[in-house]
Amino acid sequence: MAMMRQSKKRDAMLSLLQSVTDHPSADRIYQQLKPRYPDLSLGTVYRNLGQLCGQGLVKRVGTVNGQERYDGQTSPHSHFICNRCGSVMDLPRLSPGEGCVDQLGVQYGFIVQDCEFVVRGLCRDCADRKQF
Amino acid sequence: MAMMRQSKKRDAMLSLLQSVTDHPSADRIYQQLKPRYPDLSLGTVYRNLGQLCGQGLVKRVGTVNGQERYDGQTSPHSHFICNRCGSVMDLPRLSPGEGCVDQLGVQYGFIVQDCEFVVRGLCRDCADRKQF
DNA sequence: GTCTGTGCAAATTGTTTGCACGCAA
DNA sequence: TTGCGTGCAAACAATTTGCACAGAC
Repeated sequence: MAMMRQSKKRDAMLSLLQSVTDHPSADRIYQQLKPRYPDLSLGTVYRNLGQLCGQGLVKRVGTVNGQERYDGQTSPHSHFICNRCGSVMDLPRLSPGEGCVDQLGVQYGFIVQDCEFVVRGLCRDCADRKQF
Repeated sequence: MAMMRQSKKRDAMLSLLQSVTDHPSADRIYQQLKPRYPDLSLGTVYRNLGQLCGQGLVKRVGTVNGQERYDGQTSPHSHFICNRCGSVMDLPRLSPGEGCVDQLGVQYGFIVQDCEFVVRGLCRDCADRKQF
């Protein structure tokens, strides 16, 4: 891939993603940066997210309510996703026994590039709000 | 929710999903059943998938290349997703230490409803095909 | 000057929905 | 007879893309 030039808007997207612990969607990133960059467009947000993911600077967390969520923290950790409000929260790294995943590669002939543990349920706020 | 009546097409969808180890998308299910049910429509496939998921008879595996994938096997297990061809394969159950997830509920105030370990990389075929 | 970045709007595509009719109970 | 199930087509919504111009190197 050709070298990536510097861009104010892409830089702003990256630092936003790195400074934040919710895991914003493309549209949310757009909304947050729009005030400071009034001519920002959603297409640019998507294009830059694609590039940042390609560089490994940002990770796709998964689709929540039809929208992909992005994470600027690339060190390995797990996620909790609330089934009710859709919020995504960081969890400490959770993994099955060490070497267990590498063994899968050998056993099935896979090349393992990434793995993640995902927990779903109700976040604290939604749990409080719901009666049982 | 109101009681679900019997329906030939929904039954066929469920047994297809239960008899198959790939994890088909809505469209793939549609394609597979169309020959036997020529008047089947994609809207019906989506509606029935929604109901079957609601009943817990089918599970959403996640979005791969923009399409949700479905699994008719509901006993707990993990998945491998190929980053290249998008195929989804079953893995044995993988989980962090017992009780570890329950502990999260206490620690963060979450109600844990579900959890899954996902591995990504290249499947055997794609690994063979790719040169390094 | 060359080639990447961007705004804008149109196009694409997976999924949902409204409506009238068919069919199960 | 009641009301869920379905085909059909339109509606929706997230994302991608083509094009002409602006900006980085």
